[in-house]
Amino acid sequence: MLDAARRLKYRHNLQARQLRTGRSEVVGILAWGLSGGVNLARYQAVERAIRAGGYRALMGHAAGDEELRLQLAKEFASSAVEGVIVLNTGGAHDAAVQVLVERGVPIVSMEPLEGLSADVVTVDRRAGAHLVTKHLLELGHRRIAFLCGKLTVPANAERFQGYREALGEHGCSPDEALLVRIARSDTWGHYGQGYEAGQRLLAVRPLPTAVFCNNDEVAIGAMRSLGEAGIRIPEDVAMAGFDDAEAAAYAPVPLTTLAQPVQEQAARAVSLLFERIAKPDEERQPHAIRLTPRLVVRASCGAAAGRKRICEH
Amino acid sequence: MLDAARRLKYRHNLQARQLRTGRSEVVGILAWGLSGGVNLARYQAVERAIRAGGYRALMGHAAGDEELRLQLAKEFASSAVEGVIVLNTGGAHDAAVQVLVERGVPIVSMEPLEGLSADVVTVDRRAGAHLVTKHLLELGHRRIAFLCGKLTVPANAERFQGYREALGEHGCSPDEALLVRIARSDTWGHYGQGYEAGQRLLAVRPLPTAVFCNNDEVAIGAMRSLGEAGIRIPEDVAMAGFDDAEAAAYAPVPLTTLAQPVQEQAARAVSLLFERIAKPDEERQPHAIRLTPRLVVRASCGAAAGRKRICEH
DNA sequence: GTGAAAGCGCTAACAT
DNA sequence: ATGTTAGCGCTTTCAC
Repeated sequence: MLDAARRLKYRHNLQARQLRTGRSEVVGILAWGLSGGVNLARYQAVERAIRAGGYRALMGHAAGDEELRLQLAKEFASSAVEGVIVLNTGGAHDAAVQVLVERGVPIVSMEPLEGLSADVVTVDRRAGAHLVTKHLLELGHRRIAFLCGKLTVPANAERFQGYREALGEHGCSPDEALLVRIARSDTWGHYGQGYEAGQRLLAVRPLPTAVFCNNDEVAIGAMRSLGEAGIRIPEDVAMAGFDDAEAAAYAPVPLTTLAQPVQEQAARAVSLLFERIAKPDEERQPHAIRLTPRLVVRASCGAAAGRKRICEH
Repeated sequence: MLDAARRLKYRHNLQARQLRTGRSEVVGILAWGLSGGVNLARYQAVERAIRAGGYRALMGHAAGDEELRLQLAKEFASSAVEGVIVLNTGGAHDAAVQVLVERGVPIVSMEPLEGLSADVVTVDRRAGAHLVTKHLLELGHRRIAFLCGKLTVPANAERFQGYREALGEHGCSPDEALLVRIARSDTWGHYGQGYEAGQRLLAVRPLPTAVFCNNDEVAIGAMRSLGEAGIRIPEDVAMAGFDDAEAAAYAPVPLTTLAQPVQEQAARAVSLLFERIAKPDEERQPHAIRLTPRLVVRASCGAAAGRKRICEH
């Protein structure tokens, strides 16, 4: 019987099964973008966790396109997926996520969400930014610039908050001139944005003695601007990034940064989602898990133990 | 009527439509991995082209797992997609692609395929490797090392071929000691592999005067090994990469490399696939389009026009 | 023009 | 244990 089936090269049809059962065994991943090493790492970790749970992963990659993202969310909601992991956000007012919430699709977000009630498993950017700013302050820096991304993105706003708080605790008044906004650009990636922001930073007088960057790629881009101006790192200016992308250890000067617990974040987000999928009706308070990033000290702030070793393990 | 539908918040069900019509309006993307800037760029370009053609993109990301890749191919074949773009391969003997071909799923590959008859739109790695090796030879280098990936991957084998041919044309006999294999690793990405291979390269005596690397990330990783050994680039050793990833311009020394025509490749691959989908029965000779990469000269080989400018446009 | 009916491939419930 | 049947939501066809 089974044998006959095989001989007739029978293949089961996923959509028919899905139509009949109403279950797709698919989890959607809603991504705003994958540029920057950490986003890719997060995506891969999430995908793996989804597969490990016996589900299939369906990538919804908006690539920075708001309209497309909304479209993808609607497709997800059209019974195509049983739940969604929100990997990334492009801003606080996230219409796509709202659609999912409204239609009762179970979701877990890996970014802070504003004004929406949903499970959230985030990396505490505020704590991370605080950690690294404090590190710089303790090394004696007082004029610490921040190359920051759009503050309407919750993750960026959090970083700014941590930066400002740490400064405040050390009695530093925030200097608006030291806040350099990263220009949004469709033609460059993060490196190019960092390079451009770094050039604007060079116009600030007096020059800051340290620069904290929104992420590692931005930091590496900015390193080049400073390098071209003859500024040495870390002797003249200390630099720090965020994410601990693989590139950070291979930057022109190995970059002090904040490692994100990507694996743990993905595992917890996905298992939380599976819980929600299993008990969709249960009206419980949304979970809000915050994971703390870890400071990784390398040579770029002049505080590295040994300059030669690049990887700590 | 339409109004009533909207008020009853009617949502169409994709799988039901698909079951009925037999058409999914989905194109699958079969990826072996996305690490390395160029793979991500290619993925995004393909995705965009698919959307532009009115189809949806379904990502099948094997993340280096052969079994998973086969599984994904089978899912694609189960009427889930109307065609597949093969973005990436892990080796010459590609069981997953074979499954798709056997079941008559239209495919276009962006990597060379061995022993399978299918449309192919590739970047000519042989020509690229030839170009950059010739460039190094013309700068006077004779001992040119090659940090190469697994030669069972067709793209790598092509690079090796171009490298060897260029050497031969300049009367250089290939030196086995100058061929350093990049170790496969699950724990490192490309940077780490380049770093490790670079360390092994340092044991070669006499040291080569130039190093051509399988890709930009490997080159940047190797730069660090050489840097830690006190070797200056390009004064002591010239370095070249492949891909022109965004990181290449922001390497410790801006990297000479080969830019791949990613956009054009994606556009042509996808439009070829749409042709196949439109006329599935037509028995025509498979197309084989080869696009030539462009040499991008930066400071890492000591031949850059101006060291300050990093982007040529 | 508008409306009814059949059936895509599957599974779950039911009858044997 | 095995076989039969109804129907998931849609589109296509055919009848009105």
